[in-house]
Amino acid sequence: MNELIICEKPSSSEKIAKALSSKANKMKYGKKVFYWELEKDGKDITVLSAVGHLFSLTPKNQRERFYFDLKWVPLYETDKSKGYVKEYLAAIKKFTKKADTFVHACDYDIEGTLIGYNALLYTVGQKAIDNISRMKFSTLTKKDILAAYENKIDLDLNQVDSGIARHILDFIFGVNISKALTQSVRSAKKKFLKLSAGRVQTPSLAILVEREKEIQKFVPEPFWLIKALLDGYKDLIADHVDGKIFDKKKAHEIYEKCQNQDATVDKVKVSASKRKPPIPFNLGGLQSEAYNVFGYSPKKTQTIAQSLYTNGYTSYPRTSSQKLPETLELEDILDDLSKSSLFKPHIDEVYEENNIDKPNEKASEEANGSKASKKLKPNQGKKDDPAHPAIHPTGILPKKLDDDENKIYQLITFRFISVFSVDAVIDSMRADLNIVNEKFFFRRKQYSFLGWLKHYPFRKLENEDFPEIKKGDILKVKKLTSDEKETKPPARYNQASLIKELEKRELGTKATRADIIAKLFDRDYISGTKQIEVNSLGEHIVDTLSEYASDLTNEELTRSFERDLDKIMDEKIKKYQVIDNAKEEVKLILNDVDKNQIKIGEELFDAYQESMIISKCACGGNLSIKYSPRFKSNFIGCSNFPDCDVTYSLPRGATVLKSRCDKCGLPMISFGSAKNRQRACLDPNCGKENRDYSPEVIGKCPECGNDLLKRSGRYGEFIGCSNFPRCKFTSSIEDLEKNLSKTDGSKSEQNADSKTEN
DNA sequence: GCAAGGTC
Repeated sequence: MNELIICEKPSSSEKIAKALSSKANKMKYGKKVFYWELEKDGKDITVLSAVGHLFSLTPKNQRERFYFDLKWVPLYETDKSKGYVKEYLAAIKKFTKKADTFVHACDYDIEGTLIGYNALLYTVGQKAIDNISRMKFSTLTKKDILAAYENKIDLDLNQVDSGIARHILDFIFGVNISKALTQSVRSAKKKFLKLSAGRVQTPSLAILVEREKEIQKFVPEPFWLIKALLDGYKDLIADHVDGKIFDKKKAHEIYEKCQNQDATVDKVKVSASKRKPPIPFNLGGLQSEAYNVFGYSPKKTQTIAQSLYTNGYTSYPRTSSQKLPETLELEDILDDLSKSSLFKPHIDEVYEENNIDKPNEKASEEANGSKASKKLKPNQGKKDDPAHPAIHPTGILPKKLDDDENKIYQLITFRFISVFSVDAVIDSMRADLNIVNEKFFFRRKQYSFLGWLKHYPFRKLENEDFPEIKKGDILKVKKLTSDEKETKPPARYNQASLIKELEKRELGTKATRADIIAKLFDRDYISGTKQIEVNSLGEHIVDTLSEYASDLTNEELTRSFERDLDKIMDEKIKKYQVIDNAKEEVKLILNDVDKNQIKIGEELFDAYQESMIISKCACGGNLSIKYSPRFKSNFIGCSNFPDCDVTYSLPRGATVLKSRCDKCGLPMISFGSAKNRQRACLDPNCGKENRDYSPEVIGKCPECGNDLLKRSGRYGEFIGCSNFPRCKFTSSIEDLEKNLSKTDGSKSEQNADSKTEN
């Protein structure tokens, strides 16, 4: 008998193989694919894995205007970057030939069920599905895996159908509506703008638009804060107990009354409070912390965490768990980490704080019968994950990490160490004061015991002195102020707070949220580094879609998907009925959009152009970001082109910042590698001493016959045509010497107003 | 070209 076990990903195939037999042999197929061979209960078993989805939906007929008939094809056919999938499919094909029975051991959720089903159906065929059984486990521990193997269940075909329906629904809504939007701009303006909409990205964008509207309609209200600066103590300020006083007259009365009066201490209270150690990271938690501590985008953090995981330094990153089960052998991990001089002192201290002996010292102690085998216990969070524990270091110390990887590794590892530590203690002092019967108070805090904070060096700790005062003391008021302030609109989201909001609303999954946000940036719907601002284009996308496809903007589509998928799983409705309904709904939307496509296209394109404006031009026009198809790069040009020929080049990967140059008022830009990011004025010549320098003429342009000028750009000197931007001839000085005799056949191109057809 | 979902 030969049995084949298919797993979702290489890391689970290893765990499953090792759990089933301690003598499992690791084998290699081709360059990358590992599989396991073992014997159990007289059966020869091969354990191999997929790498997530191996098959993807694609239109049956690519030439149709809209896509309603779809088929599954290998992932590498639709995504060129997924070449490695080929080898995994070849391995599955090879090992399934000799298999008599098939075991489906992918994660026990809808996507996992579909991954294993498709992997076998489209390599082996129906034979595999007819001879399949399913392992159902909630963690990848030996105990769970063995139990799941002993108690295999039937494959739930309703769960499969539900997964298929999810893919098809997302595709026919997302791809077709995206196509319709793009088509409307093409019809109205003959321009190509990559526009998109989808079940997750559109409600996510709508959340941002909603916040933007709240900010716009916000009416600030004035209020007054009355503060007393106390004499004799540095920065000791007492606030009036009423806090924000919205009544100007009242504020004025209090202020007048308390002017030049002393404060009497009514009450002083010092109390201690504990702050528990932090909880282990799940992916969202790590992304949020890395954003707050290092300013990393969630996507960047995710990529780094994935690379630390593939190198074996940290555990699987796409988890929602905030728990570290004992089965991970947590003390062994701490022991391994102790080999690093960076972590050792912290780990030693954590054992001391808990009054527990280090494991290697336990043996002798146990012999003496003292301090029985107490173990370190992690502080844990509430969230769990069916397949993976919280993110933690494996104990394998990294050999070589770049700066970014090192930061994330240390963040994960120090967090891991600190969850075993003890509470920090904060002493807080509250003093109530009386100034001519008006109540004032101040609070001060200091850390009397650092506890875990000692082992988590990513928090700012501010200790405030406690003034030595007691009840009945008279304090001189150095200065009384009544500051007029305004209520502030709600804050814009940043990438970390948006991820949290998406989590809360259950939009997207832990693995996809960072990509969704990155996509909104890529489409130019949103911008901003610290705070996310919605561009005019993003606002119009939401406006347009809420008119023609309001289910998409208000999260209703996601909710109705969930209801339908549940019904498919409970056999209350057939997959094809759900899909047919969706097709009808999409067709209605597409009809409406089609009828109004010129209006929609014009509005969206105008909004796009407005989004790209970065500044006013000296001629009165607007300077905006434009795309040059010839140079395949962005540049800045004036809306009055061709009458105004002001242009600025943008270095690759540059972003235009909100801040302005002190000297010339143009926007600042940021450019350069991620490690060595620089800021400069958009005008590369700004700030140079020789402001009225005229470029040297060194010959005639081979393309248009105008003067060729020696120019100085951000990357050094180069040769450019004086008729730029009409003529885009450029060359390095060396190349020009070689090529001046030859003529370049290409025509000079018109200024690209946007990302035009190419 | 287009979605969202897995994964390296």
